[in-house]
Amino acid sequence: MEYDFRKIEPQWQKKWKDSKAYQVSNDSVKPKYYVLDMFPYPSGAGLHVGHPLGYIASDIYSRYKRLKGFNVLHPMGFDSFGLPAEQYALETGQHPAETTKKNIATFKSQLDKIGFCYDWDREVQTSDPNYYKWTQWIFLQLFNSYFCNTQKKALPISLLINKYETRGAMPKTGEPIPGKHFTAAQWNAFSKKEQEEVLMNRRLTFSKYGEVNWCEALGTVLANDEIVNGISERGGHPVEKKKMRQWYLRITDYADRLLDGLDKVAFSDSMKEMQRNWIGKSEGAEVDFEIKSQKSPQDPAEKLKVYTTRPDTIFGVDFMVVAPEHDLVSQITSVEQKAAIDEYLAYVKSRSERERLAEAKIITGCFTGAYAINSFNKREIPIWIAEYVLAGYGTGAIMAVPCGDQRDFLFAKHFKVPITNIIGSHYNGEEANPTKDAVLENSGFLNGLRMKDAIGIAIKKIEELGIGKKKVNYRMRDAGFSRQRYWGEPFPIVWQDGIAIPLDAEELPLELPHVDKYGPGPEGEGPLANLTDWVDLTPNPSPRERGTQDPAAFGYINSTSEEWKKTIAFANQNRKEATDEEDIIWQEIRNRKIAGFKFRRQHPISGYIPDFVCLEKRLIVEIDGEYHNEDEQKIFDKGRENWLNEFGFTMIRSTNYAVNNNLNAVLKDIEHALLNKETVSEPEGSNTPLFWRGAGGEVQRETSTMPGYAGSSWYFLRYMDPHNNQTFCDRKASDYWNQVDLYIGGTEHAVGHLLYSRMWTKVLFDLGLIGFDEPFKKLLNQGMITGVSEFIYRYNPSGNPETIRMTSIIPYQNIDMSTLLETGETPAATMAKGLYPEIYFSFDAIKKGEENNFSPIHVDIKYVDSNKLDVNTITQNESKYSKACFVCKDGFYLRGEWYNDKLEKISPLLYTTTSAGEKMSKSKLNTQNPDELCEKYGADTFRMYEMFLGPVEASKPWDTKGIEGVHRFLRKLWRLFNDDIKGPIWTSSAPSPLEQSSETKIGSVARGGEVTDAELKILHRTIKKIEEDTERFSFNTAVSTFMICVNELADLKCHKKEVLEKILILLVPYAPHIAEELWQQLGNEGFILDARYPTFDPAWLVESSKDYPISINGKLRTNIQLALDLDQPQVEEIVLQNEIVQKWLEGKAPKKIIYVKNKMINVVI
RNA sequence: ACUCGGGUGGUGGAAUUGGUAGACACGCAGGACUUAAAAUCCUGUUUGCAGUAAUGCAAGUGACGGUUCAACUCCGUUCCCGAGUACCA
Repeated sequence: MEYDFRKIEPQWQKKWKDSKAYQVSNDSVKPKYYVLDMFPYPSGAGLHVGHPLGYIASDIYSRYKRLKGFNVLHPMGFDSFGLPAEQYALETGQHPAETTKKNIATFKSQLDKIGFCYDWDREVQTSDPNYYKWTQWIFLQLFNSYFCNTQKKALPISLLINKYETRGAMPKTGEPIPGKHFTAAQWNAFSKKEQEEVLMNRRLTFSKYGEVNWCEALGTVLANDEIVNGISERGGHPVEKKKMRQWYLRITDYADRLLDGLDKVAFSDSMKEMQRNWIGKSEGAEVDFEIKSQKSPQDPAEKLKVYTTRPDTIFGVDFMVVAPEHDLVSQITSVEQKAAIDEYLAYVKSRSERERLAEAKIITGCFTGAYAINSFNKREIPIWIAEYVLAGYGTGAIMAVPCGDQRDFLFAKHFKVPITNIIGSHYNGEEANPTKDAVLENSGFLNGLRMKDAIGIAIKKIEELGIGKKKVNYRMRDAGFSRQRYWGEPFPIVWQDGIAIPLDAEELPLELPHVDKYGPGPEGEGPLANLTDWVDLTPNPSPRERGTQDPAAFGYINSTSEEWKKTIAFANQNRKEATDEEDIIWQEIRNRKIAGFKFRRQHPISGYIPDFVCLEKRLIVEIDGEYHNEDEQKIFDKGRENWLNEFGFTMIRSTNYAVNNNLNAVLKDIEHALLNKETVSEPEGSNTPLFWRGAGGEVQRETSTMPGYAGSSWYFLRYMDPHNNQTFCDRKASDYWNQVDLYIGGTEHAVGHLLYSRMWTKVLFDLGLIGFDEPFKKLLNQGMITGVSEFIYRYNPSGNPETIRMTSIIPYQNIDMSTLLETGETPAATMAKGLYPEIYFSFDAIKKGEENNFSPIHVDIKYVDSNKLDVNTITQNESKYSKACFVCKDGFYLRGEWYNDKLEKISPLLYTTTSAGEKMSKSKLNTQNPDELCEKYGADTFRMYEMFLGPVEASKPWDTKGIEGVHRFLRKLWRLFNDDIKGPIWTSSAPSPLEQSSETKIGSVARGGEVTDAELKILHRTIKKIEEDTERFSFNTAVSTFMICVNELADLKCHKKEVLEKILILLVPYAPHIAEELWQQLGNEGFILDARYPTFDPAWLVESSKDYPISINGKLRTNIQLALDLDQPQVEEIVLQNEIVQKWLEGKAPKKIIYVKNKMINVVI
């Protein structure tokens, strides 16, 4: 019988599914074990071969733990909010909800084919309202909490309010600082808004202004990922910094606890180190320097506050460096330097933070013309601005000590600032020396002190002089928590008069409304800002309540008029008092629920505020109360309707009675009316008097959405209790499952996701909602599977347009380029003609030295064959390239590889060329799909092959070359059970077992007979090794152990059930399908999934002797078989008698003989 | 630039605590079986030198240096590659 995995695998997958073999209960007598994968973002490219690496590892471990008798929770879900779906929507118009749904279906079917043991009943999707309801809910818990600095934990903000109301916020010692401290009386006298501003400074999620990457041309905020070489990847437009109101997560309050918590978890040292460095706790001092007045000596001095970890070097300060964004810059810049500073500021604005730090070789800066005064020696110190100082860290200003800090040193050398040496011979004038061991010189009262000791003394002095204080600083910043995007959780927040008001828990989930356009809002806000009726919650009054009965009053009104303000004021009141019936209708027609048409609620049309209006159909729906039956009102209604008809509006009137008694009929009427009217394009612009867009109401929703990490910060809790609609996770469930015992995922999440989820866990713990404050007990980092990326090189018109010409290049495009391009013309000129929005150069058409005029852009690997881009196909298939010009050389568009003189590959562009490989990811367009391999070799082969590739933790390039070997192994295993094979193995020395034995075939499986010692030795050695390897996640060596075992058993022609059955159980975690099938063939009942893991008998592993390697002077010369119970003198005697040893001794006596029992023997001559 | 990883045959990798470098596979070469193919099996395969051969000697874990009886493993310097660097997830 053949190993027919195509038949076996689906069959067992179905049996597992039908019998719910992987369903996990929250109630079991077995000990619990929680194995978790970092859930995937369901990208449009589907599962790639990098995903399963970790998933297979966790699946192996879960199955292993199950065989060992644990109740194992091993769930899977989807991190389904995120930018790529939105980008795709922008390009294709497909709604993210739809593409996401489709992608998840693809992912699930791909995962199922690999045979994972997930309990799909526990699946979570972050974009599911039933899930993000609780993300929003947790956000509100954060919003309504603050970090108590005495108890070092989160507490409800109501406690803080209570404290302010009764005791105020006064300093323990010293004078209160206005704006920071206040008494209870002062607090109570604050306006609501002032109070809220104070509270906002303590809330764990809070709002303030922050910088974003702004692309004017696209009118939108960009992720760093969307920026290449300082310009937007999409379109190549300039990007600059812009301040916008943002939400933040106050993770800095948890910095110390996040550091301390690392001692309690089993993460790799490198992972802990990365987190520690990210948090970047440092101790130092904040020091104020007076700024020398440029007006008169009497002028009250401004102060420049710097943060330094080395206050001991304060006498070595030769200049100050202030971040270009620093508030003081404009104030202190001298008249003479203003022009230079402005120019420098413009330059900095175009630079990304990463570029500013990365390109430290390029030293830039600008003198402000101002001087600070060193209080210790009254020296005047020039103040510079430079991009290497970031506004976000410390105080955004540093004191530069060039003899002790290399960056300061280079800066001083570059700008020829004289350097003061305070460390004597430790400074050589060639480079800075950051030592703490030098004895200080030229340092006033610190002279003669070792720097280490001087730090504390300097701080003390600084504090005595009142010019600064000791300060703990963190490199970590509060995490930005809002995105100007659509596809994320909406904030459960409304703004009223600049105050953020949280929704009530009962109002959750605040569902993400449907949009048609994914472009940014008018001010660069997220797409939600365009949904004026969703955003604007300002209540509208009805005409009647407004008090006017005169239809003639409804003419055009001006947007800035008092009349308009009055309309809004009435609207405010009206919406608050919406009738129940209006609410019923609204629930039925909102979010385009009727035939996809958009209704607005009480949207002003000039001075008239209808109950509901669909602008594109000019259809108004009024739900009338009793008073519409009055004669006077009837006349008024009629007059108004006539007026509206003039503007093309139709009106449907219904009644409260109809809504309550025959809602469907009312809705049918509305639908009918909608479908029978022509669409009118909606007037644009805010000064159209008749229709009112963005009504400018006073109560507005937050239009940003939460970032990707919001949903992933707590998903591990939801798996424990996924269907609960009373709470995010029942305390009983979280107490049972407790921490994740094993968490598997990539190092790329080392500082983002892992820190955020650790913080959320701590907050939930502080608030008593869960019983543990670290989410992940053990973390295993899976290595990246790298793919080979391909690039095309886009000409950047903001580069130097004069140097590059189209000469000697044969242009290539799907249209006849030769007629359109003139040789000798610059690409800029070609673009200026408007023929092509973008020009891409073949790599060999780019001259050396001109690389900076090009940006490498990832291109899908499917369009690149060996090193040539298929220009025809890409321009046909990808709309974004349909109009692009591909400049080729000699008729081909080539990818690039440049070599230096030594023929080593060099990367002239910012990114590597193509050969090195990068993390496999959708955004890099370099993914490889597992389906084909599963189809060709089966899931078991695929699983074992991915494990066989190398250690789970190592990153490795993807390559399918070795898969044959793994597949061969499984077939060989199969043949141990099924002997109907022909071939020389059975015929050469021994007859085939079939001929040899007259026993009946049990499904042609496993005959009896005495189990030999050799077979038992193999079996027990294998059990031991597989168990050890699985325990330490060394799955690649486990696979090779299986191979060795099967090879050896095949050599012994062992077909004995007693041996093979145990091997099968060992194999379950690795190759569950074949194990299940052979288990059944052996005549066993039930799944092998729940078999008992075999134990090994050490008796079979004991050896009595060893073939010792004998080294002479550390070099291996021979081997000697020795009994293990010999002592050193006995061993020495035997060794010295050995012929080869004697040859090397050449008659001399050995100096020393080293004998390491069971290891080796080394003879030193 | 900074933080954290990594670098071993033609390839993926093994060597678990400083103790026989190259397990197990892929590939390649040769062979067996076969009309042939597939499948299967056997032999060889780090490099250089010597030898018909068995084998022996030398070199060898990115490079250079150090510690040690002994270093892929520890230390120092350096080169290269990957991940992350705060709006990709």
